[in-house]
Amino acid sequence: MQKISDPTISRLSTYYRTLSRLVDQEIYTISSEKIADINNITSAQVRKDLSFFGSFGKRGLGYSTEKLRAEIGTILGLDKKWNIALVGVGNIGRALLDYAEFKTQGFFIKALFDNDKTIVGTKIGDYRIHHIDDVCSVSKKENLEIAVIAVPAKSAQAVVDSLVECGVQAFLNFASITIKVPAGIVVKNENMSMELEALSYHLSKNKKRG
Amino acid sequence: MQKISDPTISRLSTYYRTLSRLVDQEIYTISSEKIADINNITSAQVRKDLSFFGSFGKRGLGYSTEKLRAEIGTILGLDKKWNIALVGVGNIGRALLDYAEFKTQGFFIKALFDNDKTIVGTKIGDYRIHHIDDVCSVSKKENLEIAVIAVPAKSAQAVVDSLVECGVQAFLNFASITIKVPAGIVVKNENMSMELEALSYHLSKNKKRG
DNA sequence: AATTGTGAACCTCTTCACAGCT
DNA sequence: AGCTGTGAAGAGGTTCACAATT
Repeated sequence: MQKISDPTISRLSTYYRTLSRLVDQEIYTISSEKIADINNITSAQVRKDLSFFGSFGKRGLGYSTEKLRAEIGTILGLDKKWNIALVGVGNIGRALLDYAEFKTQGFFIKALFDNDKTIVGTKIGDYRIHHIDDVCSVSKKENLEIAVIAVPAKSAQAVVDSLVECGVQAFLNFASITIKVPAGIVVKNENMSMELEALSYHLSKNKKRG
Repeated sequence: MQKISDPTISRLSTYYRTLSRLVDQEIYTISSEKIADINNITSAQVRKDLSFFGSFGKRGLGYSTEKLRAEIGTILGLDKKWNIALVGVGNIGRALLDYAEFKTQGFFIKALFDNDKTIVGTKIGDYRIHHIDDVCSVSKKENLEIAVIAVPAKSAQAVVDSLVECGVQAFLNFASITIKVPAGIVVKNENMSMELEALSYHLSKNKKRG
Protein backbone atom coordinates (compact mmCIF):
# COMPACT_ATOMS: atom_id res chain seq x y z
CA MET A 1 0.00 0.00 0.00
CA GLN A 2 1.05 3.55 -0.77
CA LYS A 3 2.60 5.65 1.98
CA ILE A 4 -0.09 7.64 3.80
CA SER A 5 0.87 11.04 5.19
CA ASP A 6 0.71 11.95 8.86
CA PRO A 7 -1.77 14.79 8.28
CA THR A 8 -4.10 12.32 6.58
CA ILE A 9 -3.92 9.98 9.58
CA SER A 10 -4.71 12.71 12.08
CA ARG A 11 -7.59 13.92 9.98
CA LEU A 12 -8.97 10.39 9.92
CA SER A 13 -8.94 10.56 13.72
CA THR A 14 -10.98 13.74 13.65
CA TYR A 15 -13.42 12.29 11.14
CA TYR A 16 -13.78 9.29 13.41
CA ARG A 17 -14.73 11.52 16.32
CA THR A 18 -17.07 13.60 14.16
CA LEU A 19 -18.83 10.47 12.93
CA SER A 20 -19.14 9.06 16.46
CA ARG A 21 -20.86 12.24 17.52
CA LEU A 22 -23.20 12.13 14.51
CA VAL A 23 -24.15 8.54 15.24
CA ASP A 24 -24.91 9.55 18.84
CA GLN A 25 -27.15 12.28 17.45
CA GLU A 26 -28.91 9.67 15.32
CA ILE A 27 -27.78 11.27 12.08
CA TYR A 28 -27.21 8.43 9.65
CA THR A 29 -25.90 10.01 6.47
CA ILE A 30 -23.50 12.87 5.84
CA SER A 31 -21.69 14.51 2.93
CA SER A 32 -17.98 15.20 2.71
CA GLU A 33 -18.96 18.87 2.65
CA LYS A 34 -20.58 18.66 6.11
CA ILE A 35 -17.71 16.68 7.61
CA ALA A 36 -15.37 19.33 6.21
CA ASP A 37 -17.40 22.24 7.61
CA ILE A 38 -17.41 20.71 11.09
CA ASN A 39 -13.63 20.47 11.02
CA ASN A 40 -12.69 23.67 9.18
CA ILE A 41 -11.26 21.97 6.11
CA THR A 42 -12.31 21.43 2.48
CA SER A 43 -14.57 18.65 1.21
CA ALA A 44 -11.96 17.69 -1.39
CA GLN A 45 -9.56 17.01 1.47
CA VAL A 46 -12.03 14.70 3.16
CA ARG A 47 -12.70 12.76 -0.02
CA LYS A 48 -9.03 12.55 -0.93
CA ASP A 49 -8.10 11.25 2.54
CA LEU A 50 -10.73 8.52 2.31
CA SER A 51 -9.85 7.66 -1.29
CA PHE A 52 -6.45 6.30 -0.21
CA PHE A 53 -8.28 3.48 1.55
CA GLY A 54 -11.32 2.79 -0.64
CA SER A 55 -14.69 4.10 -1.81
CA PHE A 56 -16.96 4.37 1.16
CA GLY A 57 -19.63 6.78 -0.11
CA LYS A 58 -22.57 6.78 -2.50
CA ARG A 59 -22.53 9.41 -5.24
CA GLY A 60 -25.42 11.77 -4.89
CA LEU A 61 -26.05 10.64 -1.31
CA GLY A 62 -22.94 10.89 0.81
CA TYR A 63 -21.66 8.50 3.49
CA SER A 64 -23.36 6.28 6.04
CA THR A 65 -22.11 7.65 9.36
CA GLU A 66 -22.16 4.23 11.00
CA LYS A 67 -20.43 2.45 8.16
CA LEU A 68 -17.79 5.12 7.61
CA ARG A 69 -17.07 5.27 11.33
CA ALA A 70 -16.49 1.53 11.34
CA GLU A 71 -14.30 1.69 8.23
CA ILE A 72 -12.10 4.41 9.69
CA GLY A 73 -11.98 2.49 12.97
CA THR A 74 -10.59 -0.50 11.11
CA ILE A 75 -8.10 1.64 9.20
CA LEU A 76 -6.82 3.12 12.46
CA GLY A 77 -6.71 -0.27 14.17
CA LEU A 78 -9.30 0.76 16.75
CA ASP A 79 -10.98 -2.60 16.39
CA LYS A 80 -7.98 -4.07 18.19
CA LYS A 81 -6.95 -3.84 21.83
CA TRP A 82 -3.60 -2.23 22.62
CA ASN A 83 -1.63 -2.83 25.78
CA ILE A 84 0.00 0.27 27.10
CA ALA A 85 2.87 0.91 29.49
CA LEU A 86 2.81 4.15 31.40
CA VAL A 87 6.37 5.10 32.25
CA GLY A 88 6.70 7.86 34.80
CA VAL A 89 4.00 8.20 37.44
CA GLY A 90 4.33 11.90 38.20
CA ASN A 91 1.65 14.52 37.64
CA ILE A 92 1.21 13.92 33.95
CA GLY A 93 1.31 10.17 34.39
CA ARG A 94 -1.38 10.23 37.04
CA ALA A 95 -3.61 12.49 34.98
CA LEU A 96 -3.34 10.14 32.02
CA LEU A 97 -4.21 7.25 34.24
CA ASP A 98 -7.51 8.90 35.07
CA TYR A 99 -8.10 10.05 31.54
CA ALA A 100 -11.45 8.46 30.81
CA GLU A 101 -11.41 8.91 27.08
CA PHE A 102 -8.99 6.23 26.12
CA LYS A 103 -10.64 3.58 28.22
CA THR A 104 -13.63 3.85 25.89
CA GLN A 105 -11.43 2.91 22.97
CA GLY A 106 -9.10 -0.04 22.64
CA PHE A 107 -6.29 1.42 24.75
CA PHE A 108 -5.59 -0.33 28.03
CA ILE A 109 -2.94 0.73 30.49
CA LYS A 110 -1.49 -2.58 31.62
CA ALA A 111 1.56 -1.56 33.59
CA LEU A 112 3.05 1.41 35.44
CA PHE A 113 6.75 2.07 35.80
CA ASP A 114 8.81 4.55 37.74
CA ASN A 115 12.31 4.76 39.15
CA ASP A 116 11.36 6.49 42.40
CA LYS A 117 11.99 3.85 45.09
CA THR A 118 9.52 5.49 47.44
CA ILE A 119 6.61 4.64 45.14
CA VAL A 120 7.81 1.46 43.40
CA GLY A 121 5.81 -1.45 44.82
CA THR A 122 2.86 0.74 45.85
CA LYS A 123 -0.42 0.67 43.98
CA ILE A 124 -2.50 3.22 42.10
CA GLY A 125 -5.97 1.87 41.66
CA ASP A 126 -5.52 -1.67 40.39
CA TYR A 127 -1.97 -1.23 39.24
CA ARG A 128 1.26 -1.92 41.07
CA ILE A 129 4.09 0.39 40.16
CA HIS A 130 7.07 -1.55 38.80
CA HIS A 131 10.65 -0.39 38.75
CA ILE A 132 11.86 0.68 35.32
CA ASP A 133 14.58 -1.98 35.51
CA ASP A 134 11.87 -4.66 35.38
CA VAL A 135 10.54 -3.40 32.09
CA CYS A 136 11.54 -6.45 30.06
CA SER A 137 9.96 -9.13 32.19
CA VAL A 138 6.74 -7.17 32.68
CA SER A 139 6.71 -6.16 29.04
CA LYS A 140 6.73 -9.76 27.90
CA LYS A 141 4.25 -10.94 30.51
CA GLU A 142 1.72 -8.22 29.68
CA ASN A 143 2.54 -8.07 25.97
CA LEU A 144 3.06 -4.30 26.05
CA GLU A 145 2.86 -2.67 22.64
CA ILE A 146 2.77 1.07 23.26
CA ALA A 147 4.65 3.06 25.90
CA VAL A 148 3.62 6.47 27.15
CA ILE A 149 6.78 8.31 28.20
CA ALA A 150 6.03 10.70 31.04
CA VAL A 151 9.47 10.98 32.62
CA PRO A 152 11.77 14.04 32.74
CA ALA A 153 13.57 14.91 29.51
CA LYS A 154 16.95 13.75 30.73
CA SER A 155 15.78 10.20 31.49
CA ALA A 156 13.59 9.81 28.41
CA GLN A 157 16.11 8.50 25.88
CA ALA A 158 17.50 5.81 28.19
CA VAL A 159 14.01 4.61 29.07
CA VAL A 160 13.01 4.44 25.42
CA ASP A 161 16.18 2.55 24.55
CA SER A 162 15.41 -0.22 27.02
CA LEU A 163 11.76 -0.39 25.99
CA VAL A 164 12.79 -0.75 22.35
CA GLU A 165 15.11 -3.55 23.35
CA CYS A 166 12.18 -5.28 25.10
CA GLY A 167 10.04 -5.13 21.98
CA VAL A 168 7.89 -2.02 22.42
CA GLN A 169 7.33 -0.55 18.97
CA ALA A 170 5.35 2.64 19.55
CA PHE A 171 5.87 5.61 21.84
CA LEU A 172 3.80 8.56 22.91
CA ASN A 173 6.42 10.98 24.19
CA PHE A 174 5.52 13.70 26.69
CA ALA A 175 9.15 14.54 27.45
CA SER A 176 10.32 17.71 25.76
CA ILE A 177 13.26 16.20 23.98
CA THR A 178 13.65 14.58 20.57
CA ILE A 179 14.02 10.87 21.18
CA LYS A 180 15.87 8.64 18.75
CA VAL A 181 14.60 5.24 17.73
CA PRO A 182 15.61 2.64 15.13
CA ALA A 183 13.76 2.48 11.82
CA GLY A 184 10.34 0.88 12.11
CA ILE A 185 9.64 2.22 15.60
CA VAL A 186 6.99 4.95 15.75
CA VAL A 187 7.12 8.01 17.98
CA LYS A 188 4.49 10.69 18.44
CA ASN A 189 5.17 13.74 20.55
CA GLU A 190 2.82 15.55 22.87
CA ASN A 191 4.44 18.72 24.00
CA MET A 192 2.43 21.42 25.64
CA SER A 193 5.34 23.84 25.94
CA MET A 194 5.76 23.82 22.19
CA GLU A 195 2.12 24.63 21.59
CA LEU A 196 2.18 27.40 24.17
CA GLU A 197 5.26 28.84 22.54
CA ALA A 198 3.47 28.82 19.18
CA LEU A 199 0.64 30.80 20.78
CA SER A 200 3.17 33.16 22.30
CA TYR A 201 4.72 33.69 18.87
CA HIS A 202 1.40 34.58 17.28
CA LEU A 203 0.38 36.89 20.11
CA SER A 204 3.72 38.74 20.01
CA LYS A 205 3.41 39.19 16.28
CA ASN A 206 -0.08 40.69 16.70
CA LYS A 207 1.14 43.01 19.44
CA LYS A 208 3.83 44.41 17.18
CA ARG A 209 1.27 45.06 14.46
CA GLY A 210 -1.36 46.48 16.82
CA MET B 1 6.89 40.27 7.45
CA GLN B 2 6.41 37.15 5.37
CA LYS B 3 4.06 34.44 6.65
CA ILE B 4 6.00 31.85 8.68
CA SER B 5 4.81 28.25 8.57
CA ASP B 6 3.63 26.31 11.61
CA PRO B 7 6.30 23.63 11.21
CA THR B 8 8.96 26.34 11.28
CA ILE B 9 7.54 27.74 14.52
CA SER B 10 7.49 24.37 16.25
CA ARG B 11 11.00 23.63 15.12
CA LEU B 12 12.12 26.96 16.58
CA SER B 13 10.68 25.71 19.88
CA THR B 14 12.78 22.58 19.66
CA TYR B 15 15.90 24.56 18.77
CA TYR B 16 15.23 26.75 21.77
CA ARG B 17 15.15 23.73 24.05
CA THR B 18 18.23 22.24 22.42
CA LEU B 19 20.14 25.48 22.89
CA SER B 20 19.04 25.79 26.52
CA ARG B 21 20.41 22.34 27.17
CA LEU B 22 23.70 23.20 25.43
CA VAL B 23 24.10 26.37 27.46
CA ASP B 24 23.52 24.31 30.63
CA GLN B 25 26.29 21.99 29.45
CA GLU B 26 28.52 25.00 28.96
CA ILE B 27 28.80 24.47 25.22
CA TYR B 28 29.00 27.92 23.68
CA THR B 29 29.08 27.37 19.93
CA ILE B 30 27.26 24.96 17.68
CA SER B 31 26.76 24.32 13.96
CA SER B 32 23.44 23.92 12.18
CA GLU B 33 24.59 20.38 11.44
CA LYS B 34 24.77 19.51 15.15
CA ILE B 35 21.44 21.13 15.97
CA ALA B 36 19.95 19.13 13.12
CA ASP B 37 21.46 15.83 14.27
CA ILE B 38 20.11 16.29 17.78
CA ASN B 39 16.61 16.76 16.39
CA ASN B 40 16.60 14.27 13.49
CA ILE B 41 16.33 16.87 10.74
CA THR B 42 18.63 18.36 8.09
CA SER B 43 21.03 21.25 8.60
CA ALA B 44 19.53 23.08 5.62
CA GLN B 45 16.20 23.03 7.44
CA VAL B 46 17.73 24.62 10.53
CA ARG B 47 19.43 27.35 8.53
CA LYS B 48 16.34 28.02 6.42
CA ASP B 49 14.11 28.31 9.50
CA LEU B 50 16.47 30.84 11.05
CA SER B 51 16.94 32.75 7.81
CA PHE B 52 13.30 33.92 7.89
CA PHE B 53 14.19 36.01 10.92
CA GLY B 54 17.75 37.14 10.30
CA SER B 55 21.38 36.03 10.16
CA PHE B 56 22.44 34.80 13.55
CA GLY B 57 25.48 32.70 12.72
CA LYS B 58 29.09 33.25 11.71
CA ARG B 59 30.25 31.54 8.51
CA GLY B 60 32.96 29.06 9.23
CA LEU B 61 32.13 29.05 12.96
CA GLY B 62 28.47 28.34 13.59
CA TYR B 63 26.16 29.93 16.16
CA SER B 64 26.66 31.21 19.69
CA THR B 65 24.33 29.02 21.76
CA GLU B 66 23.59 31.83 24.20
CA LYS B 67 22.94 34.43 21.54
CA LEU B 68 20.85 32.18 19.33
CA ARG B 69 18.80 31.01 22.29
CA ALA B 70 18.05 34.62 23.16
CA GLU B 71 17.19 35.48 19.55
CA ILE B 72 14.76 32.58 19.25
CA GLY B 73 13.32 33.48 22.65
CA THR B 74 12.55 36.96 21.35
CA ILE B 75 11.06 35.59 18.12
CA LEU B 76 8.76 33.30 20.11
CA GLY B 77 7.83 36.06 22.53
CA LEU B 78 9.32 34.20 25.49
CA ASP B 79 10.84 37.43 26.75
CA LYS B 80 7.30 38.50 27.64
CA LYS B 81 5.01 37.30 30.40
CA TRP B 82 1.73 35.72 29.41
CA ASN B 83 -1.32 35.50 31.64
CA ILE B 84 -3.14 32.22 31.33
CA ALA B 85 -6.64 31.10 32.20
CA LEU B 86 -7.11 27.44 32.98
CA VAL B 87 -10.67 26.51 32.15
CA GLY B 88 -11.79 23.16 33.50
CA VAL B 89 -10.24 21.94 36.72
CA GLY B 90 -10.61 18.18 36.22
CA ASN B 91 -7.77 15.69 35.97
CA ILE B 92 -6.05 17.29 33.05
CA GLY B 93 -6.52 20.75 34.45
CA ARG B 94 -4.98 19.81 37.80
CA ALA B 95 -2.03 18.10 36.14
CA LEU B 96 -1.32 21.21 34.09
CA LEU B 97 -1.49 23.29 37.21
CA ASP B 98 1.37 21.28 38.70
CA TYR B 99 3.30 21.17 35.47
CA ALA B 100 6.56 22.72 36.49
CA GLU B 101 7.93 23.36 33.05
CA PHE B 102 5.87 26.32 32.09
CA LYS B 103 6.49 28.17 35.30
CA THR B 104 10.12 28.43 34.26
CA GLN B 105 9.12 30.26 31.13
CA GLY B 106 6.91 33.30 30.82
CA PHE B 107 3.62 31.46 31.24
CA PHE B 108 1.66 32.23 34.39
CA ILE B 109 -1.64 30.66 35.29
CA LYS B 110 -3.59 33.58 36.68
CA ALA B 111 -7.10 32.22 37.02
CA LEU B 112 -9.00 28.93 37.25
CA PHE B 113 -12.52 28.40 36.01
CA ASP B 114 -15.01 25.59 36.25
CA ASN B 115 -18.77 25.18 36.16
CA ASP B 116 -18.98 22.56 38.88
CA LYS B 117 -20.71 24.35 41.78
CA THR B 118 -19.19 21.98 44.33
CA ILE B 119 -15.69 23.28 43.59
CA VAL B 120 -16.34 26.89 42.53
CA GLY B 121 -15.16 29.15 45.33
CA THR B 122 -12.69 26.59 46.71
CA LYS B 123 -8.96 27.01 46.29
CA ILE B 124 -6.20 24.99 44.68
CA GLY B 125 -2.86 26.21 45.94
CA ASP B 126 -3.04 29.98 45.67
CA TYR B 127 -5.87 30.11 43.20
CA ARG B 128 -9.59 30.42 43.84
CA ILE B 129 -11.76 28.62 41.32
CA HIS B 130 -14.11 31.03 39.58
CA HIS B 131 -17.37 30.14 37.89
CA ILE B 132 -17.17 30.16 34.11
CA ASP B 133 -19.90 32.80 34.04
CA ASP B 134 -17.48 35.25 35.68
CA VAL B 135 -14.98 34.91 32.89
CA CYS B 136 -15.32 38.46 31.61
CA SER B 137 -14.78 40.34 34.84
CA VAL B 138 -11.86 38.13 35.90
CA SER B 139 -10.45 38.21 32.41
CA LYS B 140 -10.25 41.99 32.43
CA LYS B 141 -8.97 42.22 35.99
CA GLU B 142 -6.16 39.72 35.40
CA ASN B 143 -5.55 40.68 31.78
CA LEU B 144 -5.85 37.07 30.58
CA GLU B 145 -4.32 36.47 27.17
CA ILE B 146 -4.24 32.71 26.68
CA ALA B 147 -6.84 30.16 27.75
CA VAL B 148 -6.16 26.49 28.26
CA ILE B 149 -9.38 24.60 27.50
CA ALA B 150 -9.61 21.46 29.60
CA VAL B 151 -13.37 20.95 29.65
CA PRO B 152 -15.38 18.12 28.05
CA ALA B 153 -15.81 18.30 24.26
CA LYS B 154 -19.46 19.28 24.44
CA SER B 155 -18.85 22.39 26.55
CA ALA B 156 -15.69 23.50 24.75
CA GLN B 157 -17.16 25.61 21.95
CA ALA B 158 -19.47 27.60 24.25
CA VAL B 159 -16.62 28.30 26.66
CA VAL B 160 -14.34 29.46 23.85
CA ASP B 161 -17.08 31.70 22.45
CA SER B 162 -17.43 33.58 25.71
CA LEU B 163 -13.68 33.85 26.20
CA VAL B 164 -13.31 35.28 22.70
CA GLU B 165 -15.98 37.79 23.53
CA CYS B 166 -14.01 38.78 26.64
CA GLY B 167 -10.88 39.43 24.63
CA VAL B 168 -8.86 36.20 24.92
CA GLN B 169 -6.97 35.75 21.66
CA ALA B 170 -5.18 32.43 22.00
CA PHE B 171 -6.33 28.95 22.99
CA LEU B 172 -4.65 25.71 23.85
CA ASN B 173 -7.40 23.18 23.33
CA PHE B 174 -7.35 19.81 25.09
CA ALA B 175 -10.97 19.00 24.18
CA SER B 176 -11.25 16.49 21.36
CA ILE B 177 -13.40 18.62 19.11
CA THR B 178 -12.59 21.18 16.43
CA ILE B 179 -13.35 24.57 17.91
CA LYS B 180 -14.30 27.52 15.71
CA VAL B 181 -12.93 30.97 16.24
CA PRO B 182 -13.06 34.28 14.33
CA ALA B 183 -10.13 35.28 12.13
CA GLY B 184 -7.15 36.52 14.10
CA ILE B 185 -7.71 34.20 17.06
CA VAL B 186 -5.16 31.38 17.37
CA VAL B 187 -5.93 27.83 18.42
CA LYS B 188 -3.52 24.98 19.03
CA ASN B 189 -4.76 21.51 19.79
CA GLU B 190 -3.33 19.00 22.18
CA ASN B 191 -5.07 15.71 21.68
CA MET B 192 -3.65 12.56 23.10
CA SER B 193 -6.33 10.32 21.61
CA MET B 194 -5.35 11.44 18.14
CA GLU B 195 -1.70 10.63 18.71
CA LEU B 196 -2.54 7.24 20.19
CA GLU B 197 -4.73 6.51 17.18
CA ALA B 198 -1.84 7.38 14.89
CA LEU B 199 0.32 4.88 16.79
CA SER B 200 -2.46 2.32 16.51
CA TYR B 201 -2.59 2.89 12.76
CA HIS B 202 1.13 2.30 12.33
CA LEU B 203 1.15 -0.77 14.54
CA SER B 204 -1.81 -2.32 12.69
CA LYS B 205 -0.11 -1.70 9.39
CA ASN B 206 3.05 -3.46 10.60
CA LYS B 207 1.06 -6.39 11.93
CA LYS B 208 -0.53 -6.94 8.53
CA ARG B 209 2.91 -6.91 6.90
CA GLY B 210 4.56 -9.07 9.54
C1' DA C 1 -30.01 17.18 -8.60
C1' DA C 2 -26.63 15.94 -5.57
C1' DT C 3 -22.43 14.16 -4.25
C1' DT C 4 -18.49 11.04 -4.77
C1' DG C 5 -13.82 9.75 -6.48
C1' DT C 6 -9.75 11.31 -8.77
C1' DG C 7 -6.21 13.06 -12.27
C1' DA C 8 -4.19 17.43 -12.97
C1' DA C 9 -2.93 21.92 -11.34
C1' DC C 10 -1.44 24.38 -7.74
C1' DC C 11 0.79 25.63 -3.70
C1' DT C 12 3.80 24.95 0.28
C1' DC C 13 7.60 23.02 2.53
C1' DT C 14 12.08 20.71 2.31
C1' DT C 15 16.46 19.76 0.38
C1' DC C 16 20.23 20.78 -2.73
C1' DA C 17 24.12 23.09 -3.94
C1' DC C 18 27.07 26.71 -3.93
C1' DA C 19 28.57 31.61 -3.48
C1' DG C 20 30.14 34.31 0.23
C1' DC C 21 32.03 35.14 4.65
C1' DT C 22 35.15 34.18 8.81
C1' DA D 1 38.98 24.99 5.52
C1' DG D 2 34.60 25.31 7.51
C1' DC D 3 30.07 26.76 7.91
C1' DT D 4 26.33 30.06 6.93
C1' DG D 5 22.69 32.02 4.11
C1' DT D 6 19.84 31.48 0.13
C1' DG D 7 17.98 30.99 -4.78
C1' DA D 8 16.60 27.14 -7.38
C1' DA D 9 15.03 22.45 -7.71
C1' DG D 10 12.49 18.81 -5.88
C1' DA D 11 9.06 16.48 -3.03
C1' DG D 12 4.87 16.35 -0.85
C1' DG D 13 0.32 17.88 0.35
C1' DT D 14 -3.97 20.43 -0.92
C1' DT D 15 -7.44 22.14 -3.94
C1' DC D 16 -9.71 22.30 -8.40
C1' DA D 17 -12.79 20.73 -11.53
C1' DC D 18 -15.29 17.39 -13.69
C1' DA D 19 -16.67 12.68 -15.21
C1' DA D 20 -19.12 9.03 -13.03
C1' DT D 21 -22.83 7.45 -10.28
C1' DT D 22 -27.03 7.23 -7.49
